Amino acid sequence: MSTSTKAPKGTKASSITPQQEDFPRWYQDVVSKTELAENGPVRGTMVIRPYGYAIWERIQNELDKRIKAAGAQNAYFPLLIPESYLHRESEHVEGFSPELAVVTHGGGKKLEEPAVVRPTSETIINAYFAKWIQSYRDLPLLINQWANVVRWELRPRLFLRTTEFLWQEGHTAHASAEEARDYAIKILQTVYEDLMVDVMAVPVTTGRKTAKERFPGAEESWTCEGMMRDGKALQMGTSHELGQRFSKMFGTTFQTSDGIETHVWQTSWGVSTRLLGALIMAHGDDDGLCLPPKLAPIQAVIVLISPDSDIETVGIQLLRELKGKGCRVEVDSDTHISYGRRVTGWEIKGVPIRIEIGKRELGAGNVTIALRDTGEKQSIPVASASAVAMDALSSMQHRMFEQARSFRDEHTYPATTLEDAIAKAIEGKGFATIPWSLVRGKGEEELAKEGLTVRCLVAENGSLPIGIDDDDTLAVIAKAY
RNA sequence: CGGGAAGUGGCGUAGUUUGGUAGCGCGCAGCGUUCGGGACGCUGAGGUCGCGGGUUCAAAUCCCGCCUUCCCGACCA
Repeated sequence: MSTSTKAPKGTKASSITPQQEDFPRWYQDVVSKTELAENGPVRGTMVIRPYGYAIWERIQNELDKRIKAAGAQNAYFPLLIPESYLHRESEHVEGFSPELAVVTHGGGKKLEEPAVVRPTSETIINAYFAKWIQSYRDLPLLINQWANVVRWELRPRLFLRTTEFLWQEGHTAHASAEEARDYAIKILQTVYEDLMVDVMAVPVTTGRKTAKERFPGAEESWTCEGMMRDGKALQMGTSHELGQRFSKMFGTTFQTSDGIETHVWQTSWGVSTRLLGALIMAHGDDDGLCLPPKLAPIQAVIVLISPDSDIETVGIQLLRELKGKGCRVEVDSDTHISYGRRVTGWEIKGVPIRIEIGKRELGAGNVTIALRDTGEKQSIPVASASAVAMDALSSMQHRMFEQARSFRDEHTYPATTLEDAIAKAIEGKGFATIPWSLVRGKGEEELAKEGLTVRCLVAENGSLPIGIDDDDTLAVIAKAY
């Protein structure tokens, strides 16, 4: 019997700073003590450790399924982009210039044209879309790539803002503006929002970015914003309508069925390893990480309390049963480490369910099942343990979402004036909502003075605001990561 | 990039003011006793004191430069 993942050693839960005391410190403590990631040697870079990467792989799988269901295909474009490509779209280059890493030398010689390490791939992908697209019959062209990108960050934070990060970036070309918009929104809702709600158990506020907060080079940006447990907003995913800006600069054209040469309408969309930060901050507590069952690399751990052949036998039996039911489960047979240390280790790591097998209880045919999110423990018969555990996983997934949703709702405050919104967002530590008409114009500058931003615009009924300045449009205001 | 704090075995730290052979706790390795919430005993391994220069008979300690990390700010999809 062996375990590929062990409870972290050399850690003490008591050394996790409580959230109330210092939330940023709590975050760092959790990231390091759960062995998710650590800093790389170059400022802002990140080493993603196996446990963190396992979660990312699960996110990737879930996303990839949804992206393909939305019709896009995976491809791969180069890391290095000719510097001149970036300059073709003025807002795009303005937006990204400050954070570019530029390669000036190669093979020991100075390069004739410097190459930038991609901060995003709109430009290089358009260079190829322009070659591939001839006719309306080639459209829509729906491409996704899984890649790393580099944006030189002044103030890096593991997962939340790192100089190099992993993501997927989708790039599409369409025959009309309407089709492009529909597709950008389809991705936002059926891929991103669905992943966040259904898999990550994080409620998100889905809406439109203001002009100030838009992606450089986009005509519209759409976003999913989550609320972290300190009340701050985290932009978890964005989807952009690029209009014809890039296609005009790169000559990406097609002939309509009428034989008219037209520039394509485009979208781009992405989510990144930042989602791990969201997961940590939306669900974590003072005992460490708390993973939703659908994403947990280990959904259940069977803890053998002491070295004993009866205990081992039952452990193996439960392992087989749970595996047979599709559970990602492991046995912790490290009985040379004390019980308390192991249990605390699994709690820090956020493993949803712990099944403990001990001599005393086993005498009565029982084992203990413990739930990470509520801390609840229950003694149950061995015979029903695997069924109870499977039920518990599914109810925990829902409970975690509901818990996060009530937290968000309790920290969301309708406001009637800009001053009111500023006061409520700051004092209540959360989101303030206010009619957009009261912010529009100079309001965003006023908010910036207080460290607040308009996270997104939503329609009063919670749907997406399609019209630019509809009367029923609400601004969601908060501090953000 | 501005303002503040800090870099000493894997982690946390003492020593720096007053230069003189680098210490402690945790962790790690081995053996044994334990085993239902971070247990204990014995033995042991592990450090160019962030990097580079300078002063000195002698530098973790004093001087100069640089790098990195953390907090606040600015910046940021």
